[in-house]
Amino acid sequence: MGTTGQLATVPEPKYWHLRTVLLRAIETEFTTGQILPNERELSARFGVARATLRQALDQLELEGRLVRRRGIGTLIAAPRVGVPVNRHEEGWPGTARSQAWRIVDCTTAPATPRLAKALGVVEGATVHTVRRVRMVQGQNMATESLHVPAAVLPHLPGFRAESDRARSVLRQLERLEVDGESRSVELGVAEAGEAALLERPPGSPVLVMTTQYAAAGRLVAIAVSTYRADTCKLTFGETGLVEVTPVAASSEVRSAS
Amino acid sequence: MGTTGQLATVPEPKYWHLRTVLLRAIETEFTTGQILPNERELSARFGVARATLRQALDQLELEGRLVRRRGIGTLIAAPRVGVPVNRHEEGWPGTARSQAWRIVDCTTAPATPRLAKALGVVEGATVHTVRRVRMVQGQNMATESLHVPAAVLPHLPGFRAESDRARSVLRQLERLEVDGESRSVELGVAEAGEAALLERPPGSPVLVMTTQYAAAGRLVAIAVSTYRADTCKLTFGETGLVEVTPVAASSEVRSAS
DNA sequence: TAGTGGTCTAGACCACTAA
DNA sequence: TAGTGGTCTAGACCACTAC
Repeated sequence: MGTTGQLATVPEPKYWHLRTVLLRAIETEFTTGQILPNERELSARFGVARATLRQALDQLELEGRLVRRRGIGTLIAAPRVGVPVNRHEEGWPGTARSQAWRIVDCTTAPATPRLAKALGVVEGATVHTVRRVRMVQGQNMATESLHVPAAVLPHLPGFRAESDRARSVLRQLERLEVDGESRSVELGVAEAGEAALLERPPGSPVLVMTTQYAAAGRLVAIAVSTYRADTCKLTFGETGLVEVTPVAASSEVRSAS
Repeated sequence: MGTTGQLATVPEPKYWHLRTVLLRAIETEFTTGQILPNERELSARFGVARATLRQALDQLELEGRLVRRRGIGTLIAAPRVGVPVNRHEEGWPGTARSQAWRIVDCTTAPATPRLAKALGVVEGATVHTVRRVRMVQGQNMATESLHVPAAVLPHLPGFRAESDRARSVLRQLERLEVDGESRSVELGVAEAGEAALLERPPGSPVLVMTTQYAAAGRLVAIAVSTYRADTCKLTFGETGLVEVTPVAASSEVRSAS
């Protein structure tokens, strides 16, 4: 029983074959920023319905190879941007606060049951939530909701302008000497609010990173970040050791064997 | 200028509204493993074309909330499995080799240009490639291609059975005392070979993790792992500090604010 | 105004599963 | 065999962009 069956007798779907053909064309005949022929022409050229062609384009867009702009056309996408993910890049430790993050708003409200459970506090406990947007190369790449139980920041100054309170929360958090973080990454889709901040339509694929921050062995904050999956590649440079040579796009390496 | 415009005058697409309605239903009226009404009935019930309903189901499947099985029906998916990602879990260091990985095959061939560049070796240099599959909870969750330049393993025994050579490559690599790794994660789709190993159709979304392993400040191996995005949540437990309380599914926390 | 991608329809047939 | 999701078609209209 061969594992795969390379010469499968089952014909592959048209849209998958189309994707392969288009991918080869993208890699050999086009360069970043170029515009593909429009969908109606492409579907005619390949002798398929427009919906079938779009299925192939959907795949390539999910892979970050194409960008489609309404009213404009379908463009060859630039390679994904490697976005460093660590406390330094997130403007956390005593270091100078990163310029990459822009504060959107800051709310203080009782924790919903789910949030309370995630933070390990009682239901209804007051929680500060700071929303930020991360810009990379002039583009909104990620949004983040940072949740901090009020009990963790006992010395937070009183009422201020929202942006001041947000900055205060971040500053106080740094003083706790966060000494550990635990992250998880999964696939999600952008909800309305996130989609607007990321300048993408609702339903766009995102990489959802959940980070637990600990200080003195105690969970002090949770950040939920959503990164644009079309243009982002999350990089976890734990120690910054390996800098020998940049790694090619993973899909290229994958097909290289 | 309100950031979002909650009461947008622009009507949201039917499929997006449908997704929201179905998501609420999934969370309140159904439990894991239950079967939804079939697509033809659902589309009739909501008064839309089947294609439109399927667009909504596509979204929910991408979010890992639904699993669709041909000939069976559409099922409520189990919550995503948190898959630990670190050298211990990958069976790397001197510790007992993980039982989670099963060796598929092992090839020794000259490096393609892309692979050579990624590994920092000259084009055509001999490279060992070990393919493995990671099982979690009785399911194939990931495939991995581990590339090691032959020059890194000078004392590799001669010809053997393929599986023996694979094990030998892994063992020799461990002896190098790998002291650093650098990872990146991005969204991809399963190609034919990966799809077969993951028991998913081609084009299924995957999380592609590229890991550079360093020993003595030198890049000694690159691993390209593809994890099923529908059922996996990658967890990076750097130090295993935070164990206060499990974090709820990120989408739940996200909507909790 | 012309051209683009985005949405939606109403059907058809196929591949797979289970009884 | 009946029922399911997967694929594909040929069209329609809409929202957006640029000229």
